[in-house]
Amino acid sequence: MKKNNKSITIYDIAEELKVSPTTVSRALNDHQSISEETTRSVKKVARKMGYRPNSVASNLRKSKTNTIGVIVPLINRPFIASLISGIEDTASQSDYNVIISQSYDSYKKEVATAHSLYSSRVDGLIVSLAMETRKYDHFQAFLENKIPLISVDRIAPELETDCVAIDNHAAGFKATEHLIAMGCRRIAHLGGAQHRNIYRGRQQGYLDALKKHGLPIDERLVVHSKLSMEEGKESTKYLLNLPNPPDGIFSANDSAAVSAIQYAKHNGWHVPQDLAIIGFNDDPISSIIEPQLTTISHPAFDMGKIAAQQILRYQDYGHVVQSQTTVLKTEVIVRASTRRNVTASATHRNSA
Amino acid sequence: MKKNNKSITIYDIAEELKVSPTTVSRALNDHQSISEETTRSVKKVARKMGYRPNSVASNLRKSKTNTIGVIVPLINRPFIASLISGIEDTASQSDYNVIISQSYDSYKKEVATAHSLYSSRVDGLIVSLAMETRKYDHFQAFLENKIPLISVDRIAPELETDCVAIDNHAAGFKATEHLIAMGCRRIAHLGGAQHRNIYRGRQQGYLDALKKHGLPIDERLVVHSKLSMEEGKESTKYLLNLPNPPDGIFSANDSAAVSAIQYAKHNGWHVPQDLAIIGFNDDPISSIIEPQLTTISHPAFDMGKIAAQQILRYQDYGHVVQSQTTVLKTEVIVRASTRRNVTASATHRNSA
DNA sequence: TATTTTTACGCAACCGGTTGCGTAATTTTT
DNA sequence: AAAAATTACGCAACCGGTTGCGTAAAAATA
Repeated sequence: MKKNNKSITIYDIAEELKVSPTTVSRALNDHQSISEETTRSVKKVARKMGYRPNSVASNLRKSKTNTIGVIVPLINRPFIASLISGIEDTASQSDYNVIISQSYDSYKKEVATAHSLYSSRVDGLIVSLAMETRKYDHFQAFLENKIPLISVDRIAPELETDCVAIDNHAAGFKATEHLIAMGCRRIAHLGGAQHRNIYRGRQQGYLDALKKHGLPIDERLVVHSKLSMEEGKESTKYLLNLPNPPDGIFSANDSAAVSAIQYAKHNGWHVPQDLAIIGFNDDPISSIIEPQLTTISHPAFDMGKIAAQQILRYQDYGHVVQSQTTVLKTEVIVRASTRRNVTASATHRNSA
Repeated sequence: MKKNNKSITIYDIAEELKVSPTTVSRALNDHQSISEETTRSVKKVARKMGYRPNSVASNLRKSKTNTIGVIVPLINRPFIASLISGIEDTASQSDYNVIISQSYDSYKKEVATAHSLYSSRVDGLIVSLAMETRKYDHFQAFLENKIPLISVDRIAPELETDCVAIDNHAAGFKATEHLIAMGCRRIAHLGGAQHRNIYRGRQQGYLDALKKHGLPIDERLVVHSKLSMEEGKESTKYLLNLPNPPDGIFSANDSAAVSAIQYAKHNGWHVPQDLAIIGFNDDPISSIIEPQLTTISHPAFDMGKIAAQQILRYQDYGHVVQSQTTVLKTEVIVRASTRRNVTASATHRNSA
């Protein structure tokens, strides 16, 4: 009946029923050329024997794994978690599996992971680039072999793939204009590494908003870091100790913004009266901090869905050369950290 | 040179070099029986041709995937993310891959995922059970085929595996004693489903601490929910509107505890003077809420490492029948949400 | 120089499903 | 009743590496 230590195969079922492995395989897959009766009995015996398909074998033969690979910097971020949920939601509806790997924002890890996922022959790859990454050769195998590759959120022009992202420039612009509308005239920016599109875009939006409104650009008010809690605190400390400190801060993420609020409050600044602060991402912490943080919201779940749909589309129709970019909307979520009395003239709706 | 559309295989390399595929395979794996010269030239040609190993084929032949499967309720939780980091950290050191899947706390998803991971022939499985799960047959295939299976944090006695967990009873006991030490005499508990060990243990610890200190047990003060933010708020609303409301709350997680603080503050209660609150997990939000939340810390990263080490150990020596449980220490992290003046007699160190 | 050992490699089976093609048996058509 | 079509299944190759066993050539030993 059941072999010594090895798991049950279709050969075991075939032997039991005195049919060929071919028939068993077809019966289990509801192939039309197998009679209903045979199909029923095969399935019955399979269940009785505790048969579990070996998808390694199946994948090899079919050269198809029904798997989407995902590389993200870190899963422990609300934005990323929502993104993944979106991917899984779409994938599971089409019976695709999702393999999630973290690059931990390390280039080396990203390279290793990309190679590993290629070796696993995933049917598509969705990637949000690591902070460190500046070369993109590790994705070459996917491109050469026409395996659908989609960049999400953290994208790079050097990597010629379909993209799903937000308009970071517009979002940075909106955020800054919001601070201006709230009466800020000396606005600082907590930014990230400028080789990463999301931070470059946000900062450019910030600069362009200042320009548009005729506000001077002061380079001392632009601080770059990894935007961790710790660095957010240090940056804020630096800013508030300037001879001419800012009256508003636009942070490129929520962690640093929350730290800014904490540091400011702790040192006697009133938020938003003395210092208005706006973040980015709409993480849960933004509505826990006091005052609650005004921020920019991402449609993370939708980004995941769209990216996965793109992959699935290519499964059926093959990869198209022309790469397309989907740009999703962001929104200013106004909360207490920027809500303050302003002169009538400074009040105006921020445009789309 | 390179075939039409298909990816390069060892056969292509073999043909190019006029050697056998066997030699190529061995050379690529640094097999001793291949001359250094041949090895070098094989690797050189492999690189030049852009060869990428097909691990699907390799896995099939070797009946080994070098992969650890992980099933968790939801990756978007600080505790889980740390757990996974611990697993990946250990796994990657031994060249193992990690496949992460989410059950979304759904029994159905957990079953599907377990089957899928078994079909993928992972070399081991680490699972933290879904909230809904009450049957464990979906892990039978792993047990029968001696594939190492480790339960982490959310474990079940019905599932006879190695376990890595904390002593939830002791932690709940400590948490409650801490509130008592802070002068609370009417302590409520925000608990979770009692069929899940972590919530049952914490609640039992709570009850036993009350008993030990001669405090009456009032069933109206024990509220069960899924401990989401929303439910935490509802539960707190109910508690604070009781004719005889509590003066302390022990919440089985931080989300609900944070909601409790928010609701209490919003309704004119002073935390911790009127109401002391202690949470569980030491999530980042616990140090952002004001007052900062006293909570119980988990060694999540270590739990992941230990679980992965256990899996790796079995790879070399085979699965042992005797299942062992590793119990890790927890700690009370005292912050402002419980720090209040108490009478001298009530002050005492909480024991280990 | 003859014999033994070592080196370096190839043959062919194998891992466990999948699939194009062929065919005996049964059913339908004329 | 003979011919054509359909049904239900098996054969054998295949996916791409891996591995036990065998062996010719080179090196070491006698």
